[in-house]
Amino acid sequence: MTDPAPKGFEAHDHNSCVSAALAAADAACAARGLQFTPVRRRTLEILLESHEALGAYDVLARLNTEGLGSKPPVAYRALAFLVEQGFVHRIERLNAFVACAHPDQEHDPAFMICRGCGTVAEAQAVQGGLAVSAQTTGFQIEQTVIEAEGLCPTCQAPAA
Amino acid sequence: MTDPAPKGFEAHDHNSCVSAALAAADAACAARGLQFTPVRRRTLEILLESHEALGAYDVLARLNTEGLGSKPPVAYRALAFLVEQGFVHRIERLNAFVACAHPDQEHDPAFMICRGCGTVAEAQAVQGGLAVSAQTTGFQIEQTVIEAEGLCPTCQAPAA
DNA sequence: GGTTGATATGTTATACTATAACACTTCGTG
DNA sequence: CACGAAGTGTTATAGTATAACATATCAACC
Repeated sequence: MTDPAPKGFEAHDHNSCVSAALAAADAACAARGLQFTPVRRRTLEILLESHEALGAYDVLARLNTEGLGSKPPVAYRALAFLVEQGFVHRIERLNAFVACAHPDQEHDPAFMICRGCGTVAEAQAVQGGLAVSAQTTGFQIEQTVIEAEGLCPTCQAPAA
Repeated sequence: MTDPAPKGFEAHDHNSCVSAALAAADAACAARGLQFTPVRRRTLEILLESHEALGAYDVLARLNTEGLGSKPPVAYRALAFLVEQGFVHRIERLNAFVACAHPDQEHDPAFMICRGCGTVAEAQAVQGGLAVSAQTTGFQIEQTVIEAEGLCPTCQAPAA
C-alpha cells in the first residue's frame, strides 16, 4: 500500500481504519449467520484501501489479478452482498461503490463527491427537503440517495 | 393520449400542463438564443406526456417511429440539451429522464420515485444533511442529487 | 454413509446505457 | 459566396449490469 488516502477529506490512520472495518464486517456476518467469504472479504478490502469510489469492473480487475474471479457476476454479487449488509454504499452518480465509513451504525448515508480528486466523503443524511414533501404528499420513503458533487478543500486551492 | 398521468401524485390538467411546459421551453430558448429544434421539442413532449421517467432508449424508440432519429446519439444529445437548459432532469437511480415540473424557476430538484407505479414526483430540495456537512468540512457543493424511493399514496393501498 | 437442500462461485451469453469520432447539412455573417 | 457555428445522421465501440445455467461446498437429516 502507498500513502494513506484521505477519509472524509482529512488524513487518518488508514491501516487501523481498514482493519477495524473488516473486523466489524466479520463480526456482523457472524452475528447474522452469513458467510464472509474470501471474495466478499477481499472486495470490501479493495474498497477500503482507497476512499475513492471504484467501478464494479475496477474491483473485478483487482480480484482477477489475485485469482478470485474474472467474470462480472463475481464482482457484482460480492458488491450486492456488501451493499445489502451495509458495509458498502453505491454512488449512483458515478455508477460506483465505496466502503461505508460507519458500518457499525444504522444510517441514511449522504455523500460529497469531489470532481477534482474523485474522493468520496460520507456524511450523515438529514432528509432535508424530502421529509417535508413526502409527508405532505403521503409518499412513504424507503430509501434515499443523497449525493453532492463539487470540490473538496484541497481541490479548491488550484482554482483560486 | 389516454388518461392524464398523475403529476406529483395527484390528478391535474395534463393537456395544459404539457402545453405550458412547451411554451415555457420555447420562450426560454428564444430568450437564450438557442434553437428549440423538432427533435428537442418532440423529446421534451414525449417526457411530458407521462410523468414517469423514461430511459434514453425509450425516448429514442418513440422518436424513431416518427422519423426523428434512430441512433442513440440523437436521443442523448437532445436529452443533454434539455437537461442543460433545465427542462428535463436526470434520475440517477433509474438512469432515466423526467420532464421538469417547474421549468420557470431556478431550483435544486429532489425526487420521490414510486417503486410501485414508476411515477416520479418532483419536490423542492432543501439541502438537508449536506449543507451542514459541507460547511464543516469546507466542501464546495456544485450540484446535488436527491432522490427517494418508496411508495406513493396510491400504491400503498394494495399492500395494506 | 448417503441424500437433500441451501448457499456460494464459475461461466456463457446477452442486455442495457452511453459516448467518441467523423460526415453532412443548414444557416447566419462578413 | 466563403466561412464558421450549430445541429443532425451514422458507424463503431466503450462501459455497466444481469439472466441463466453449471459446479462446488457444506450442514442437517435420515
